[in-house]
Order: sequence, then C-alpha cells, then structure tokens
Amino acid sequence: MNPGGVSTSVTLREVAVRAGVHPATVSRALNPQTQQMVSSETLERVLEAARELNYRTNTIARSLRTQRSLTVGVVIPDITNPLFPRMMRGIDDALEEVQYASLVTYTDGRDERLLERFELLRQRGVDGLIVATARHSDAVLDSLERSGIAVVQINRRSRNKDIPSVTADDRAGTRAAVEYLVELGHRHIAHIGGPQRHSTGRTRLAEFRSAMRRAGLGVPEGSAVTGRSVTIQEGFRVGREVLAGHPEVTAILAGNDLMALGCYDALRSAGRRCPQDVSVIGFNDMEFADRFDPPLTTIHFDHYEMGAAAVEILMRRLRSGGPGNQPAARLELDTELIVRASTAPPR
Amino acid sequence: MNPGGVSTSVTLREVAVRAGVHPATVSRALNPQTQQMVSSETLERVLEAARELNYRTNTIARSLRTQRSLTVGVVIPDITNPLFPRMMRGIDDALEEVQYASLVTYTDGRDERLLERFELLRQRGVDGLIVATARHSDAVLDSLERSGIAVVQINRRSRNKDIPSVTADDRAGTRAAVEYLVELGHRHIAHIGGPQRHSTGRTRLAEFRSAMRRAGLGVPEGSAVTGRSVTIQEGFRVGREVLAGHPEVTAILAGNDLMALGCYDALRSAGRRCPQDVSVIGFNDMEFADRFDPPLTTIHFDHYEMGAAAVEILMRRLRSGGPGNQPAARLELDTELIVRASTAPPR
DNA sequence: CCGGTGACTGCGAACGATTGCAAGCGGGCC
DNA sequence: GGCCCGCTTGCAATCGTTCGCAGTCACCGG
Repeated sequence: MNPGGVSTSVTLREVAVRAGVHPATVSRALNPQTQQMVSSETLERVLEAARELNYRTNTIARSLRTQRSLTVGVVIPDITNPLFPRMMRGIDDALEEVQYASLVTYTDGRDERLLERFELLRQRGVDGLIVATARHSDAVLDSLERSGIAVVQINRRSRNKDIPSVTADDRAGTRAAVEYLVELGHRHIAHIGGPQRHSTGRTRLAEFRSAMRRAGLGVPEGSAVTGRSVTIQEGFRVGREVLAGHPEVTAILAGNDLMALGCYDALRSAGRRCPQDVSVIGFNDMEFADRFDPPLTTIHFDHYEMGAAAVEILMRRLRSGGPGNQPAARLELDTELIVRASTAPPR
Repeated sequence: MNPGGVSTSVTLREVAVRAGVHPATVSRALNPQTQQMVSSETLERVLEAARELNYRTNTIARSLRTQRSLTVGVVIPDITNPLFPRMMRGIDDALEEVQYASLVTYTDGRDERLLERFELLRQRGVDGLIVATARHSDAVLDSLERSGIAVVQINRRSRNKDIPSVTADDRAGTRAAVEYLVELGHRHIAHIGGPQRHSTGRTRLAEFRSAMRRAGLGVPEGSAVTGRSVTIQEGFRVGREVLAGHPEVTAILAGNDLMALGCYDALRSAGRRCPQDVSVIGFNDMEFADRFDPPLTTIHFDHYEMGAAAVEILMRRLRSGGPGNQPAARLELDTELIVRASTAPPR
C-alpha cells in the first residue's frame, strides 16, 4: 500500500497470484469486452486484488500482443503556427475519450518529409494518421492510402477523394469575405493568396475569382497573386508587389491571417493605413486576431471542432477495420465572417 | 520491393532468413551498441538484407524487452497558451535527435490532475517526465521524484531542490523591468502578479518588492496584487481593482503577457491610454507580442531553448540511470527586456 | 442413469525484439 | 600436439498481455 505515492509496476501475473487465479482470467476480468466470461465471485476477487495492488495494464505489452497501439500519429507543419494548438486540443481531447494518445510530428513546410516522418510513426505502431500537410497532388498520401493505413486529412486535402478530410468551407468563407467588401463599396479588391499546391490556396483563389465575377468586378492581371508559403514574410513580399502594381486597390483578401499580417506590414511600408486607405481580411481567425493593430477582420471556423471531427472519422474507420464501402467523408466546417477593425468603406 | 510505397511490416526473423543468420545476429548487427560483435562480412550481408526488405525495428517489441520506451511524457497546462508551442518545438526537436518521442498531456490549470494523467503516461511506459505545471509546494511532484522516475521541471519549479528545473531568470527579468520603468521616470508602479502557488508568481512579486525598495520607492497596500491564474481575464479583473484603488499609478508590471493584455483591457475600460497614461510591461515575450495594440514591452527568454535544455537534463539523468550524487540542475535562462510601444515616460 | 450442454477457468503459444550463456572454430603458444 | 583464448554465432529465455483451445464441473432433460 502506497497511498498517494507511485508504486513500481505490477503485472497481471502478480494480480493473478493474489487473486488465486490464472493470469488469463485476470486479463479477462479486467477487459470490459470479456468481463462477462468470468463468474461474478472471481470477478470481484480479481478486481479487489487489482485495486489493492494498484494494477495498471502495460500498454506496451498489450500493443505487442494485439497489434494495436491505441496511438495515432499527427503530422502538422508546425505547432508554432497559431492555427494548430487549438486543433491539437480538439484532437487530443477526442482521443483521450477513447483511450488513445497522439504522437505528433512536424514537417516544417517540407511536405515531402511526411514519408520519412511516417516511417518513425510506423515503427512506433500508430494505428492511424491525421495529416494536416496535404498537397493538392500528393503521391505520399496516395501511397499511404493504398497501403491501407487509416488516414484522415485535416485543414487541407488532396484531390484524392478516397481519403477522408475535414476542412473549412473555404468556398463559402471566401465568398462571404468578397461579398462583404463589395457591400462596403470596394471595387478594386486584390487577393494575396496561398500556394496553389494547397487545397486552401486553390479553393480560395478560385472562389475569389468567381465571387468577383458574380459581383461584376474584374480581376486585373497582377491583382490576384499567390505566395510561396502562408507566412507573414510572403504576405509582406507579395503584398508589396501587388500594391505597387495596383495602387487603385482599396481592399485585400489575404490567403490566411499570417499573410494578412504581412499585408499590414506591406501597407505600412507603402505609407498606407489600414483600414482607412486599404481594408484587409484574413482567414482562420487565429488566436489573438482580435488583439492585432488593427484587430483583424477574418473568416472564422472552429479549429477545436476540426480536430475533434477528424478523430471521430478516424475512429470510425479504425473500428470498421478498413475504408469499407461507403465513400470517404469530406467534411466542411461552417465558416463565419468576423468583422473587426481592419475593414472599412473605401474613401 | 515497393519503391516509394509503404511496405507491410517486416520482422527481424525475415531479415535473418534472407541473410541466412540467426535473428539474434540481425539484432546485433542493427544495433550500433553491439555492431562490433559481428564480423564485417555478416554485418554487410545483414545490412543489405535489411535494406532490401526495408526493415524497421518494431519499437513496441523492443520496448517490452528492454523496458525502455524511448518516450517521455510532457505535462503542460494547455498547448493553447502561446508560451508552449515554441517550448514544445524545443522539446520535440531535441528528443528527435536522440530518437525519443513525446507524449503530451494537459492539466488545464487543475494541477492536481498531474497524478491521474501520469498514471496514463506510466501505463504507456514513459521513461521520464517534463513537467510545466509545478506548484511551489507540490506533493505530487515530490512523490514522483521519490518514486524514482526521472522528472525535469520547466518554466516553473517547486521548492523541492532535488528536482531539476529549467526556468527563466525571473529575478533578473523583473529587476530589469522595474529599473527600466524607474529610469523612464515612473514613481508609482503597480504589480499585477500571478498566483503565489507558482514559483514564477512568487519570484516576480518578491523581486518587484526588492527592486522597488532599492529604487527608494514604496509599494503601497493594494498596488501589488496577485491574480488567481495567469489569464487575460484575471489581468483584467485585478488590473481594474488596482487602477481603481491607485489612480496615481503610471506603470504596471504584469505577471505575464496574458495578464498584460488583461491590463490593456482594464485601462481601456477605465478610459486611460497605454502608454500615454499608463505604461505596461509583460513577461514571456509570447508569439505576436510585437503585433498587439500597442506592441508589448516585455521580458523575453528563449522558449525553444528552454524546451531543448530540459530534454538535455532529462537525457543526462536517464543515461546515468538515476539522480546520481550530483545536485539537481537548476538552470535559469537569460532574460532580456524588449522595449516596444507599451511603455513611455509618465506625463 | 447417462449424455449433452453451458459456464468458467486454465494452459500455453504467440506478439517481435534483446541478451546472457554457451558452443564452435581457428590460431597462437608452450 | 595439446591447451587456451578470443572472436562469432546460435540457442533459448524473457518482457507482459491476449486468446484459441481444451478441460472441468454442475446441471438438466430424456
């Protein structure tokens, strides 16, 4: 007895001895799935012994035997990107509910690292994968999918429709942003987008064009430009370029919040004020977006929910033991335009 | 052969068959520690076979046998707190170097959850623990330490000097902040501190008092108040209280950056401007502190390095196989005052 | 009274690696 | 020529669970 303390690890065998039964019986008694196989007296005796010894099942041994680790790998570009902490919480909380744990790994934007990182995860026996690094055309993801491991894409998705995904409704979000700017009276709207190898970059750019067309507005050459990555630096670089080429622009729809911050910098360096001279809209509603100078108008979606939903889809897949016959889920989360102070009518 | 693809798992035994040797020999050939035991011809044959089959050692099986999982548990309050993502990167990158992985778990400020969460980590066989939730007087941590598991504290530390820790030099940071405010000409400086159950809250408050005394300034009743948690909400609540009770205050040293943001809100709600009416200094230099309105003057330290250093200490401990005889490391990271726009001379 | 059935429990073989021990083998030395 | 030694390698146990199989026992129905 070691109240409040941490005991050294006790095995099934020791519990068995104390309860006067075979280890296998202890195993059955402790597993909810097989509990009804053991008589109630034995059950009680075993449970008592287990409690007294403070027995905890050794996950490693179980995993070796059952070939399931109750672990999923999570591959994200970088936890430092403020989009991901909340998403991770959604994932981890949902995993905790089903006794799973996550093993997190980063690609730092070098998406091809996925394969090499995956090897490590595989060595550790992950049962499935949540991947936030999908490219539009992603051979690695395709091969993972073919190899039969359960994969769910999150935030971005590849064109491979056999792989389930949870993304924001990029189309609706972009549409809302453009329509809002138009409504404010803007006529010269630029788009500083993300890379076209990402579904987010593609969809948002495509929808930007559509929405502009629907509004009867043109998208002149050089007023919808995409960066090489979704970073403040690229937002700054591309923003400067666009502002220089199109001084008539009074509003910018950025590819995401980080690029929007880059646009802030570009505006400042061009001696123009936000929102008085140029309005800016981001995407993601990242943490502290309401604290920036000016507070950022942006497209919100529920990052936490996105993580939780990905886990749910993954678990469904793991339980069914394969993709099954039903088509892969492609969940799109609702978006909401959050109006703050980075947008205003044009002068 | 399955180029670019993902092969199904191949075992030591299969490699052994292909190389025409015993599995034990393959094991020795593949382990750098024992590699010199096998002849160079055999070695080559084995390596070739392993490469051809794309063999990866099964970490779970290895862990069961060796009783070491190459995994460490990381316990943090909440990954959503912007202090932690960078720290996690420091931890994970350092762990990756030594082939370890991290299993992260959250306490959400309910520090007592540590014990229950630790049980889960123990089940999964973590070799050590990095804990960011230390309380000044922390029975759970004490018992963990006594139980012999390797623990390193990070960011905060308990009074138990037998447990190694990596913290910021809270004392020096606080001193620099106070001295800077004094130098600017402030005479009425308040402290909106963190809970006294945390070493950070304690040390910063204590040093605030010392530094004020050294500057020949008083700390009137009610001008150094601590919150119940280090959050924006508490910063706001306590900030309002202090401002109401001490309208003469022209500068606030906050317990951390989040509380500083709360102070921003409190000032706004009191109709006072920052920095024109009241200067504010934070602590941590969290992500995007330079983007706030106004950009936050704060005490910087290297979060990434903090994580990496914790890993180094932990690894040293794991390798030596116990606390050894040398005293536990208590590393304090250098701090630096980053002057931005939330501070100015008093009117 | 006997065969059958069902409910429990025990037995022992996995899972895939690591490692102490011992055997085989060749060479050097006395 | 015999002995010892060191270098390689194989053997088999082990880590802690799970699970298919089979055995035991009581009870029930014919």
